[in-house]
Amino acid sequence: MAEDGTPQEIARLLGKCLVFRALDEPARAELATRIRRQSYKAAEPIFHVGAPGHSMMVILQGTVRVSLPSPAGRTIILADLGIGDVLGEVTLLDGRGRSADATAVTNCSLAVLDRRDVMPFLEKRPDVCLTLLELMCARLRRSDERMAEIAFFDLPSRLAKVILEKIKESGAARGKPRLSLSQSELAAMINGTRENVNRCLRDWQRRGFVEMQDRWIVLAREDALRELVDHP
Amino acid sequence: MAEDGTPQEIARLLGKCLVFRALDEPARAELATRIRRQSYKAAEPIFHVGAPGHSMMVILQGTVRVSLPSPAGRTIILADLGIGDVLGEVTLLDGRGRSADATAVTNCSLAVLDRRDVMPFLEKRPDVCLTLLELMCARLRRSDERMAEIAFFDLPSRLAKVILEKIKESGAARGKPRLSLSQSELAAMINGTRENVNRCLRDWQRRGFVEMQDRWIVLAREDALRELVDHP
DNA sequence: TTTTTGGTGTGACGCTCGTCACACGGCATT
DNA sequence: AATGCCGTGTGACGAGCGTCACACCAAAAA
Repeated sequence: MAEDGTPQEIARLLGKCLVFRALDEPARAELATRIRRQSYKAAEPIFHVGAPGHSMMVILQGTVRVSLPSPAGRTIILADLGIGDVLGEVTLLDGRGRSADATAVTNCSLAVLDRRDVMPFLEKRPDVCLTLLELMCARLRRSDERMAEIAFFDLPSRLAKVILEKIKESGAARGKPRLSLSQSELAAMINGTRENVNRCLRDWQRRGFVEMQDRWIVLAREDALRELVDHP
Repeated sequence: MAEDGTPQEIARLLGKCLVFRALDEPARAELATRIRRQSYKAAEPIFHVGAPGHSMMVILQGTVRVSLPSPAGRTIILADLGIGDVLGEVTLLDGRGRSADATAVTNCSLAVLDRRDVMPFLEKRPDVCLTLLELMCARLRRSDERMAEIAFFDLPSRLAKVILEKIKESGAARGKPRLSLSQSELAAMINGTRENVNRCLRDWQRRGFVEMQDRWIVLAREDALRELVDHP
């Protein structure tokens, strides 16, 4: 963890953030003076579930993984967030403990906003409140959707879904669609075990749905995976 | 479904609602003129998941069940809402389809607020926005929590938890703590089957944790159920 | 080089839980 | 009285998936 960054630089970067993009120049500048910038090394924890916190962050550089640990020592990966994404907003808004773990996947640079600075700002800016409300809606829909997946679908369907999603969001279609995630990571995203993810993938390989080479999963028959997602 | 209610009456009832309680008298009166009141009979659907919608509701009278159907025909009960509770706020705020089903459990009376009336109001009232943001935070935390339960805990733990919750929220402690919900309803709340809920309850009965008489579940050893919740 | 570490690939085993089938009792409808 | 319709109670069976145990390989560390 480290601090750096000038207000001017931060104001510019806030423009990349969905939540603050709508602000006019002076408002961004005002906010920027209240911001401190923090850096995290890859694999460094940013906060832990339950921890008290009074701040939210905007990702200026890098990738942050949001996850939830189980009492039994397993972990669900809730989301991987990138540049311009916001995290920690729930705790900032309701003042209760962190609702999940956040960890730096790569080296990261975050803009940190404190509750005592943001709340007065929000009270003057209903437009920003509405943007935040939209963000919260999106979060809630995603959360409900994930719950429905875990509750209603079997492991292969969930795996197919997450693979299609991750390929879509990561790769513009230069070359064949492919994905590089460890089987353990995939397992943690779909609430399954590494072993079963492996068995499922090899099964698909035998059936020609995917190819696996050099730790890349290459999508050979997107239609087959989509079929698995829609149809039980 | 039916309509009735005068603005004065509605303004008074809005005072019972967490979200609008903070408003001053004139603001509530203004809002009340924009509200229409609708009634639903027991078991009548209020809206269905995916349906377009531009309104949110405040429950003035009765109980509303929010649930999510699976493609395979099963159903998860997400929440039972009572007087003063708000529903449909996600769709009002982001303008997308309903994120769940809502059904009247008892005869209900709802105050319906339309997007085109509420949004201008919110733009002038950041304090109401902030209250809504708090509501959304609570919703999001609940949603994440439910997901964690389904993902991390086995059926008996989930059942114990929901029984303890429902007893707590329904019954002030006059007499022994008890609960009257059908086993099918319990099953739908914890994403399990009616059969396994039955087996679990009878097992607890044999062990003296609960008694079951005349379709009431009587809690005999709260400590034992708490143990099940905390410890896998 | 040897060791360690982390990802991968597989088999065996067993538990949980969903599914199906069927029985019983109460209550409302006819 | 006869007929549904719930809600409840149970047994048998099997699929899905978690767990454990182990082998293989490559890259990093020693």
